[in-house]
Amino acid sequence: MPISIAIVEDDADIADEISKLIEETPDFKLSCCCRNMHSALERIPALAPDVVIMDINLPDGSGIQATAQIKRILPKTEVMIFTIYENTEDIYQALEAGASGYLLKRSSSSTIVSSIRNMMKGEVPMTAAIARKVIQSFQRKEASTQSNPAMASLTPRELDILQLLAKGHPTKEIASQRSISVDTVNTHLRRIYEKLHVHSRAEAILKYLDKK
Amino acid sequence: MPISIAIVEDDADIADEISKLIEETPDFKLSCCCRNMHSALERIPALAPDVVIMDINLPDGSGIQATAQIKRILPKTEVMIFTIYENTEDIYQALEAGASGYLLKRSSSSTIVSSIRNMMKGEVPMTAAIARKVIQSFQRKEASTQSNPAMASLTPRELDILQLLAKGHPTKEIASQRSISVDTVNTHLRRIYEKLHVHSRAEAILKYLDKK
DNA sequence: GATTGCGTCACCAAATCTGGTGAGATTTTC
DNA sequence: GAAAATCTCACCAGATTTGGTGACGCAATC
Repeated sequence: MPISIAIVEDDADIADEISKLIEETPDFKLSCCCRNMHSALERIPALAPDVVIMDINLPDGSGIQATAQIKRILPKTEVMIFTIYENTEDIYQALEAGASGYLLKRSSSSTIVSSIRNMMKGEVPMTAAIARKVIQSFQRKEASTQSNPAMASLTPRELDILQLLAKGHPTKEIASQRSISVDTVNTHLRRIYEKLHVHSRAEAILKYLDKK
Repeated sequence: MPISIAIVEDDADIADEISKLIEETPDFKLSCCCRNMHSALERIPALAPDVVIMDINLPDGSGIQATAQIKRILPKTEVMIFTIYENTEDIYQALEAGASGYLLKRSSSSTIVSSIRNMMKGEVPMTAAIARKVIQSFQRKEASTQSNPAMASLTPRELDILQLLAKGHPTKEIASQRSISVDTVNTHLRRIYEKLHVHSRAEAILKYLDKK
């Protein structure tokens, strides 16, 4: 069975180019070609293509919004973002919306074809440069966990324990992960509760997640 | 000022190799060379090197734990994970722990040197293959945040109890707020855990907060 | 009219958590 | 060098949570 592909792209030249590429590839099949978000959301859900090639800058909205909508209705459909700029925030949001690939428009035909095939295999095709950008932004998000006011009174170790707590680990597991005794973990927990003015694990976790 | 670099690596051959590489590079300076996690956590905080090259498989613990500890004490120190395998879960955890790079041991000398320099510039050096893997796991995490399949199976009452749970209330309080017995609340909790595939209050709360 | 799902309650055992006391070893700070 | 902070561990008692079994009434569904 051929891979059915829909295109959402407002630029007629680029849309034609991709259309031709799809028609020329033996096991690819063009499902439909939309010029804006509105018609994409109207036609694609009924067609349920395997793949959607999605432009970000559409005349009547963002391809990221469209991606989120389509993925909600068709979770199995893979969306490949296809754009000119490698804007970090866009990439991040696109992945969050459920996109499975992020290609630049200057990519070669063979890259596009192989990326679609790889995407169907469960990979997340993108250039190394884009991948690095995403990781950087991911990295920064994690790093921002650093500072917060109420948590300031906690010692490094206590914060460490609290973070494990906030992942849902039971005491026993925290102890083994940090190679310390259960008693020690409990001591830390008691002090954490005291400092955060809470009386249970759940409250401590909620307080921690709040201040993030 | 030269870039001071500490090595944490249990394999003597590899440690020597990297040591030599650092000493041969003009603006690099070897800060210290630790053979296990314990000595790393003992010596590195005092030395405050610019960069730590960290092995994951240490005889007395994980380099990821060590990374988290070091980053907590020395937030400005950049940690480069240096390992044989490109295990997705390890990579993910390493980045979460605050690592800024992930290199394979089979990398060339010039790659290692340039990666360290790039890392000092704020980049997150890693091979394209590793980057893709991380994004895939990121993608899967995000994708699961989409809709709430598990939550849908909860009855209205169960969801109600779960929401109170997620505010940090203890069982007793939930019972009195809803004018039902503690036993009933516990029954609901048991069913909630079963449906959400969790085994503790904390996990249930986290799952609930995630899917929001 | 039987089945099924839901909400309620009870009893019970084992595991876990909360909270208290005390205390040795280190490191940091003054 | 003394004092304070941190991390570690132990022991203990009571509260809470987890998980299992069983059961009753009610409503909706079939």
